[in-house]
Amino acid sequence: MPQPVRQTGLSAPSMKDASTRERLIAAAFVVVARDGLEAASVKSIAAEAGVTSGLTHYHFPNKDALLEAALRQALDEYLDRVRARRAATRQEDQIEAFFVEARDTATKDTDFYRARLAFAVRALTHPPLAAILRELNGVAIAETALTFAAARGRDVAAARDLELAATLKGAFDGLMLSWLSNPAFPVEAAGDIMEAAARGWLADT
Amino acid sequence: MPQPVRQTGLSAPSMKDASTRERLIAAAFVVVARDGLEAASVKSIAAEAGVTSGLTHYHFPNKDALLEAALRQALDEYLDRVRARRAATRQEDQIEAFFVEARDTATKDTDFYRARLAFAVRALTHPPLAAILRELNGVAIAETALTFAAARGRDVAAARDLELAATLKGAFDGLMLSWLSNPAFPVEAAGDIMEAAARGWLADT
Amino acid sequence: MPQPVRQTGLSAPSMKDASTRERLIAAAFVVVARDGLEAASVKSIAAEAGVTSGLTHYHFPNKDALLEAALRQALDEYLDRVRARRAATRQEDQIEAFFVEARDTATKDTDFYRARLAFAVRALTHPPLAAILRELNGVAIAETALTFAAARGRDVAAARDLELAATLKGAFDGLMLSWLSNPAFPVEAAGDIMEAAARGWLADT
Amino acid sequence: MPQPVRQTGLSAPSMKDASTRERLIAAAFVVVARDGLEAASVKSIAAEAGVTSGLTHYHFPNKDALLEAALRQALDEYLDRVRARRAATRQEDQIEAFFVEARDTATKDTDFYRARLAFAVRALTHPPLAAILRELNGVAIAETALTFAAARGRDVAAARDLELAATLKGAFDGLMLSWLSNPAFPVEAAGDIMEAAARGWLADT
DNA sequence: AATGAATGAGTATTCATTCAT
DNA sequence: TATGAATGAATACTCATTCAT
Repeated sequence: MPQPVRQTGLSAPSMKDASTRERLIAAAFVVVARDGLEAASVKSIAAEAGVTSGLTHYHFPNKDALLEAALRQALDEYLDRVRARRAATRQEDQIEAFFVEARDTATKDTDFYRARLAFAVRALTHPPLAAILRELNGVAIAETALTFAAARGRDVAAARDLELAATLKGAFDGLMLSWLSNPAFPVEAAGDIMEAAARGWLADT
Repeated sequence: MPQPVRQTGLSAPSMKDASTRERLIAAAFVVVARDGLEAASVKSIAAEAGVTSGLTHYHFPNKDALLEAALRQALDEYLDRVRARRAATRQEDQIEAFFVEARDTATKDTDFYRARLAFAVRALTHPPLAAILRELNGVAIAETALTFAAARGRDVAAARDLELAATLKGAFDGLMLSWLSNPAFPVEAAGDIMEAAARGWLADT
Repeated sequence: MPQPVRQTGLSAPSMKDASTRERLIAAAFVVVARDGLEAASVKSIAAEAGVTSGLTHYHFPNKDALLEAALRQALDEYLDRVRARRAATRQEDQIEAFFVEARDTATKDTDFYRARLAFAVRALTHPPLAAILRELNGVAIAETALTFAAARGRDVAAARDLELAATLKGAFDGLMLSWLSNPAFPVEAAGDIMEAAARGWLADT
Repeated sequence: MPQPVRQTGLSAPSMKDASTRERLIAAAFVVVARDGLEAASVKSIAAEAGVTSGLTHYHFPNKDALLEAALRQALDEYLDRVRARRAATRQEDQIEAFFVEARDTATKDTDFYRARLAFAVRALTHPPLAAILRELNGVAIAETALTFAAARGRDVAAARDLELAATLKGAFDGLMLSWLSNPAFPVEAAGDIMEAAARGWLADT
């Protein structure tokens, strides 16, 4: 797969046998995360996937459908991780585990945030993307809220839990944006501040 | 200024006598805030300013220079507001005033956030914009940190103050992004959570 | 057969067992008649025939060959009808029968005209199609000329008969074009005018 | 104007100073007449006009608008000729003059027919073109009908006159299609047949 | 025979930029 | 200063054709 410029992990062996459709979705995500949505042309995505651009339109009706598929898949995978973490954690450790994972994701999966931020900002002027984000973010927030409910000894989420989950998700996005823009951003302190805020809010029942 | 569709504050009388250069800068901001950076073509900005697109290149060497000027100006104006507020507030009311203004800006100046988010995300893949943002955000954070220092009875900002200022600025961006994307977002609770976090962090010295 | 939108007589039971080659030919005719030659892509024809587009190139060397086959078949079938009608009609009723059939075909087989007009116009810039049309139209005109010869009590066609046959065929095409374009076109009167013209020309020997 | 392949009369001196918009319209007509609508790409039209294809979209919102302008202009010019001829002819010579002009146009302005036929057939599946044709053909037929009314000593057109005008226009299109497709077509006889038909219809009042 | 995947050339359109006036 | 015309490269998308299975 002799690719021109700046390619990443898609030609790695593990991707070799993935279906073309899946490789296109993965390539779209990679290009958006690495170069931004404005650089995510059909041509550049196809090049990243190692196929010709015409093929993109064989697998997807149009570019938007491809990008939406990429967004959906990224959010789905994120949701799976959130669920898996919660299921694997004892009730009394939920908050602890949540923040450990948050810090972990923030530092290890920056691509996820880069792509999500790009999509989220475009969604401000692109209703179809907004609908997808609203839907999947809603599910993710509801899921996270269960974490906080568990921390308070409940197994259904109250308004208070949902508010905290939504706030943390929103705030994390902004903090990631600041940090990705500026490596000097005090991530550690930001994490501490947010964690204290969460604990305070939960204690304050 | 939540504008409906395709409208302009720029052909309003007060703008009529602004220099063309200034009108182009203002138009660029309006278009970016309203329609997003991907819709901010030279043609659409010039149309918003009520001039022909060719003229843009008389006043600015290229499109990027125009957009950078628009970003600079928006951030400068924001910084002025922050400074003015702080100067007009007694020391013991600084925190109170800060959050009042934050909530106020969030609800009344959504255009500022829409445009800033668009620029911030593009900056992730566009170094010149990133440099501008880093520079001006740095100043704004330093300024805000003085607010927190004042609240702790100091008149120079400590690391603690800067960390809080940076964190709040970052978090606010993310919360605005969530709210702008989804009107059902719990802004009130988010504001309370952040305010409590700030007070806790400052108290915890 | 004025069909609504996107429908097919091809997946009807009677067609199910036709050979694929024949179904492709019939589908090509249907698509050309219904949507025009510019919409007759290999993909749309194959879809109409209920097969995949790749298969088209197994049965035909290329798209042009398929369209030519469709044109040939439509003209052949038309010629058969003309012959059958003439054979079934007594000598003194030939003219009467000719016009009855003409009006009948015009109103009942508009698809035939829609497709033929499309092919005829394309033939103006596409020599292979022009050759097919010239050949088969020549035969049809010669056949029709025999009708007029019969009406004059001869059994070989004279120049006069051929001229009338050619003129009527040409004029009918144009009248159909006008009528298909504009339902308000005075078909009745046009039929009367042409019939009178034919009778006059034949009488005027 | 160094043009590549197959160019015709547009680079002639008389066109040199025509506005670009007019040259594009003329070029569109030329390409449609010469190569057919399917060959009338924006690129080929622009090349015929001696400009780059991007410029086409400066002068016309899209390709259809250019083609429609070309059709409108050709029909307008034709209508002007019809009117001028009628105005310049004494009442008792109207029919004579009509057929003289018809034969003349047929032999000298074949481009007009080639283009009109192409547009008319496309109009069968393209409603916007159909609307234009219906409108302008209606006017031309009404105008021609006045010729026949005059020949009958009236100065308003009766249904009879309109029917004849519509029929002749339709029939002429078809005869031209036959002749353009096949140089062996008996134009002379066809003209005689149609002329006799017209005179018969008018006499038969 | 038939499918589904893949290619590469072609299409209309947009856009930043240049330039003569 | 300002306009309108013009360019050329880029974009998303279509399509006839090929080919392995």
